[in-house]
Amino acid sequence: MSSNTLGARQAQKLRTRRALLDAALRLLEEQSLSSLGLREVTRVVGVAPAAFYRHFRDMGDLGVALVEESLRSLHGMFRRILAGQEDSEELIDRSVEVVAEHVRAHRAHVRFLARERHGGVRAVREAIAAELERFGDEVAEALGAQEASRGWSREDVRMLAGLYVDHLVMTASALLEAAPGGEGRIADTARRQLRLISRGRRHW
Amino acid sequence: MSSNTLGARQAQKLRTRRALLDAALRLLEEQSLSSLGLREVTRVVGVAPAAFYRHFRDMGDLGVALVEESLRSLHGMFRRILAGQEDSEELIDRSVEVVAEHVRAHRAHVRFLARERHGGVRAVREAIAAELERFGDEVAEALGAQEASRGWSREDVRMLAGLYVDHLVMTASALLEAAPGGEGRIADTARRQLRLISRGRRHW
DNA sequence: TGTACATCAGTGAACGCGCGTTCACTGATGTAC
DNA sequence: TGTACATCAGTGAACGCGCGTTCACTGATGTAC
Repeated sequence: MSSNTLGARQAQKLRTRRALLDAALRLLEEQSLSSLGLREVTRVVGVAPAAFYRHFRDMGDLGVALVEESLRSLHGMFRRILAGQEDSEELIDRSVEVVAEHVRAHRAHVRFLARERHGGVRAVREAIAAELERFGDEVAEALGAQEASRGWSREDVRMLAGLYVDHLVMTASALLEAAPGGEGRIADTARRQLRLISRGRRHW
Repeated sequence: MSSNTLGARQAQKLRTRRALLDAALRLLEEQSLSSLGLREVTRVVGVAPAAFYRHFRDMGDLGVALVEESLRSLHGMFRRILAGQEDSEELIDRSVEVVAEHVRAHRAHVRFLARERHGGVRAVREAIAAELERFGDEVAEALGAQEASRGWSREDVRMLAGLYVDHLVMTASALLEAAPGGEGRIADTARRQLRLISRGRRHW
């Protein structure tokens, strides 16, 4: 076996692990992490309950894995937004579009984060809060480098970054709960709110 | 027994009911509604599990009662904010102060709403979302009546109201998770963010 | 005021059930020669 | 290529436990006269 080709056994193990994570994400669309059962997850996958222990120490361990992959995908969303070089107006349109795409592509991740951000598992809440703070720092750095931030204090730049991050997270969770076809109206409102914030920034 | 003096029996029944609700609120500080057990609640109160059924049909029924009283107290917070006649700057300071007081006085209610707003019980999520929308409408009405809204479309006023409501709710939940003594910094950031939004409003 | 009966909040025992976890196992995959 | 042994992902049965719910009950409170 070469070092980067998995043996049939290891490949199968990874497939089962993924199936457990996917089953959990699916079940978490309608319930929260602290009420999700081990047998419930293995039942959906179609393996014996005991098989679970070949992959995770307990449900908390599976929760940690879900937090990590959800935050990784959310981090990707923020990097995609910050990568843009456009001016303010275009940046807003693109941000909202990236958020909408992210919700479409990673619906279960977004729902998981929205739910567990204030959910019943302290360690999970703290991991999500810490990561959102890091995103805020990254956004603040990007904003600070812009011409429009000349003369702004560090704290004010960070305050503005926090406003943007909170707003994008809120938009994502509003899009989640949108009635089918209602995404357009929510995106439109989000764009106008971001534009209003931009005006406030220009006239600070 | 006069019509508004309760008999000893009815008074005792109400006291037990309140104890059940308070025990649930206390337990919900560290877990979510969907994982809260009936026996857990009665154990804290110190009554037999079967006594629960003299007050609620099941845990979902108790959940509904908690949603109602939490939203009632949050509604009070919004009315207190809107009651002010001050100009913009003072209104912002007072809003943040009212939110901070509300979190101090009704910590368990605020935590319950923050957690269950995106929690695992659909009916609860929908009740909270509907009520927040109503608050948005009330705020929009108040904003629409102000001089500063002359020339604004209905949708733009509603968009701004949504931004305020979302921001106040977010501030409340940030205050909840604040480290002891960290409330001041959070309130300060919230005030600056609201001020920035106000500038955007003035230059719309 | 006193008595006889009705009400009903809370009790305590019992139930069936699904849970998380353990264990010795099986048989396909991997490794050494 | 073929053979003998090792590994280990997944099995299936078993366990003790706490859960939600039911039921006949008790005894303090309320009502009628």
